[in-house]
Amino acid sequence: MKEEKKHEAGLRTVQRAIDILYCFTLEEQELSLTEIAKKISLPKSTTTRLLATLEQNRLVVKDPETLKYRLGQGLYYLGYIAGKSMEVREIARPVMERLRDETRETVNLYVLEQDARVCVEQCEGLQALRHMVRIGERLPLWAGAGGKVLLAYQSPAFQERIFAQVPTKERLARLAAELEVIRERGVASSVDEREVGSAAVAAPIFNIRGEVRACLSISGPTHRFAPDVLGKFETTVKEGAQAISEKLGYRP
Amino acid sequence: MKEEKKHEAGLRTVQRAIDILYCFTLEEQELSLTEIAKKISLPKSTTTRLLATLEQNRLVVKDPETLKYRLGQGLYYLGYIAGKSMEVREIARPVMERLRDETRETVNLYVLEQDARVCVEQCEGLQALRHMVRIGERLPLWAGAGGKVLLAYQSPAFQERIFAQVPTKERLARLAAELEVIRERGVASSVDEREVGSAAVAAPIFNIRGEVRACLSISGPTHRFAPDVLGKFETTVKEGAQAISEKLGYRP
DNA sequence: AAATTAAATTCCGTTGAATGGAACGTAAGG
DNA sequence: CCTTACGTTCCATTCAACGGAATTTAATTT
Repeated sequence: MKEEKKHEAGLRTVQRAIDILYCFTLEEQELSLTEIAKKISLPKSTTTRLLATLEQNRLVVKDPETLKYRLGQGLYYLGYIAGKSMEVREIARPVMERLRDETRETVNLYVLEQDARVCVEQCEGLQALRHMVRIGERLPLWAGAGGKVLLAYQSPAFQERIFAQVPTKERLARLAAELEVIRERGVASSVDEREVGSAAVAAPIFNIRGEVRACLSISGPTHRFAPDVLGKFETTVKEGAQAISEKLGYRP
Repeated sequence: MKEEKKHEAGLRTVQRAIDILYCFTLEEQELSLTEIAKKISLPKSTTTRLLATLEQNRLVVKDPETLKYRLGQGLYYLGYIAGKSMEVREIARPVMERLRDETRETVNLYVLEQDARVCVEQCEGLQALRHMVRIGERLPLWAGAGGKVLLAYQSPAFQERIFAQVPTKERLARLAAELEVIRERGVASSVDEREVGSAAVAAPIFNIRGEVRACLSISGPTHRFAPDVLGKFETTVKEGAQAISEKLGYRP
């Protein structure tokens, strides 16, 4: 009658080994055998064997003096790789290539950096006439589709700081009004805005904590962004950015 | 007759799970089931089960689209803790307390930061008259026991840069000559050097790659550092620093 | 110095957890 | 359409993992 089943426990031994790893926290970085055995409610003999295996693989280290255990360099190494493969760029690249092939236009990935956005990844368009930004280039947040989406999802205080950079009163008024709409629709677009002759659409990328620190954009020459095409592109970037957000661990 | 035994293989299932984690590298951050199964030479059914367990614990993530696996956020989290508990400060603290109780003098931990040393941890001496540096304080590398040990183990190019900071020619000559001796003995000492009335001894802490990025020092008023005591303290810091180095993973 | 306590390690007979081959489902490509 | 490749599910078999008990080691008290 007892439903001891822990939701969905996997392979028992592996599960136990993982439970041990999760015993360690920032507050308790060092644990003795007995402490660990108690935490995972297992006999010390079993725990010793599990720990020995983890130690052989450098996932934990045993201090030969105190006999206490800490998480080991192996985890540090794996964590580093995990961090890398969780980076937006890594995740975004395949999606960006797909969008580029679909739209034949240039696809850019921007990340927020202080009071500007920086292009960190790019898939060049397939047509001779391309819209191009250099990787590493810094652009303002108060103009262009990419800048506007990033801005739209920041705190009011942050937005105020950026508003101070806007050159004319008219632009500022237009921008402020637009941000609301962008948040509602989840996309921004710009035609002949930052540069005459260029158009773009952009959508926000949410990280696991629901913050917007990056965005995806599709851009090209204005004449290829007629209203109907622009509408289609808007849907496309939005879907692309959503796909990336989900892969980053964001659950709406 | 076959000695299939892999050196010392631990619990089979756990070992296999760990082998999976180590399949991922910076070059290959994404792997399919078949790729993983091939790498660890196991049937796909077994591999699936292992991966499922790892996934439930967020040590890997499966991309629902491509069905490929990456290392997960759980490893990122654990790696962060592992990193923290590998930090010199964490490791050093208990050793420092022991030395303080043994010597009754103030024990400091300095780390190299650019062209100076910074005090990052301290155990105050037990006597009314103490030698005190504030945590976070930046001190030069060309004076004081701590500065000199740190300097002694850096590259010649680095040392030259520091030499330029030394105010008088005589001090420079003395310093340059001393570094050699410090490296040989593995300890530095200073009496009325950086501050009149204060004395100190210091020894290098080696990280896992054999580099010296930190040092341990014992310091107090000169009158309590008579030659015989100083000699004893030198042995004490040296042993303390060695203990820390070993816990950091340094093997001489 | 002996006695007591607590923690870590080793041993070994028992059992069910993990295994892997085969069958099944699904998607891509010729 | 058939073929190929990949991922998933099933189930009877077996040996790997288990845990209670015995042993060793270290620290603490009497």
